Amino acid sequence: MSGAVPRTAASSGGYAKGRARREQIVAAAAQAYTETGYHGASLREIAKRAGISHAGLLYHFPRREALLAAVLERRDAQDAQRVGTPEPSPMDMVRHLLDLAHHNARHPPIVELYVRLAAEAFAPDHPAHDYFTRHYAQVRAFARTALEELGAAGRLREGVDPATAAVGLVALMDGLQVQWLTSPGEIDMAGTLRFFIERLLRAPEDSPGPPDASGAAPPAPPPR
Amino acid sequence: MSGAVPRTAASSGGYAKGRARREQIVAAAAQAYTETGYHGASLREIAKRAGISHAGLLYHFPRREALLAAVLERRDAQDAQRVGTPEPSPMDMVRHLLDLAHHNARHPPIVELYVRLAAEAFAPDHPAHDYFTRHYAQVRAFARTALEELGAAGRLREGVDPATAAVGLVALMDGLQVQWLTSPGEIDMAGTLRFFIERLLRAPEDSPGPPDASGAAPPAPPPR
DNA sequence: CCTACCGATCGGTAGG
DNA sequence: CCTACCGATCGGTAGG
Repeated sequence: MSGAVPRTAASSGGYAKGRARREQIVAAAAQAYTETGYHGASLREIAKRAGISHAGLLYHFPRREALLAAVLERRDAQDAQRVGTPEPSPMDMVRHLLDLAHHNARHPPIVELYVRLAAEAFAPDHPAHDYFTRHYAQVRAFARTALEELGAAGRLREGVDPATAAVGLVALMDGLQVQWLTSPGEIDMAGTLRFFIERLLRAPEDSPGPPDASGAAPPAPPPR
Repeated sequence: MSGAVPRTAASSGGYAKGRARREQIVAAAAQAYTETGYHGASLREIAKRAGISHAGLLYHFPRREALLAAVLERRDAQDAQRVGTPEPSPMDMVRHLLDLAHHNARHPPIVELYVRLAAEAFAPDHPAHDYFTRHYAQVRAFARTALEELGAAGRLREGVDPATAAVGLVALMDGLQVQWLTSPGEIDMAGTLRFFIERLLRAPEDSPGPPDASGAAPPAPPPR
């Protein structure tokens, strides 16, 4: 939660300026974390990118960890902006996942930040540990629910367990990102994801063709 | 004569001692990288764990990067030790993968080191970048060849492309490791992997049951 | 392999 | 928001 009384950006005096400055700093931090990780990025380096002294940065974010928290909050906010419909139909989940893969493939910095922080944050004392624990639980639950609904609609192949498949789809996405970042030219994230999704789904009963998991539709996917 | 003639470890003068010291240092470095990543681990911290001064460490490994290289070499050597048969049968690959998942689940530090370094090393200027580029290419090629042989034996389900499935299996393994490290109690790495492998395989033609992807056999898997 | 040291950089604070 | 500073720590070198 930010300010108590709502203000428009234009009318607020020093506040809008402060907000803009904070945004500059957080963007610079995200960039730096992407390149050298949370541990590798110094406050001075981040401050320089934001055009401020490192002590000035600490005026806005009193400790190093507060800055990381702000970067993660910003990430969620950006994701929330992309997640369109709050109650997507089950098949939308498939499109969401594929759309997310396409979107990520066009935005390497987002993927780089995510991969780096996720790999640092398994350590229980990492300041982003709780964030990623929650994040994974949420994403798994989202995928599982969608798969359960697909199962209820008779759209899952025989033997597909929604909970297990959900864990696997999330893992697949994460692992594809690492390989893709390491060898960008050789990995087709969306294509590989689509292939595995097709292994899980069966065509609707009244339709003879293969399951429809081909398109990337307008509404946006869940956080990754 | 001192150096030229082969000696047993017990009788050798400075050389065995040097080797033992280097091993101590490399083990300490692997531990430190696991906990704080390559960027986060200082030579002084590593040296302290090895019971030596940091200048003494630099006597054995003249630069920081040389130590990382040694850690990666050691990893490969340990893996090579576990990879038993040099020409496994195609179905062995499946067992190898599952065995690897079981093995990893019993050795978190190995997984932690791997996940951390892989996520750092996508940056082209990271000293482990070339190592992981090669590593992924090797593992993908290994999986792809095995899947192609399974396909030739009629053991793949309809529509399964070996190259795509290979990328996916590697990604699945990597992604499972991250989720498992973050939430150890909630993720069954081997079970999830087995589930997805079953989506790719079909039972042998003369056997009516499900494909056999259940056991973890003695011979060991490829590097992960 | 050590002590002793180098210049650089770190996160954070004092005091405006 | 800045300058100026703190003690700690960094990778690496000199010189034995």
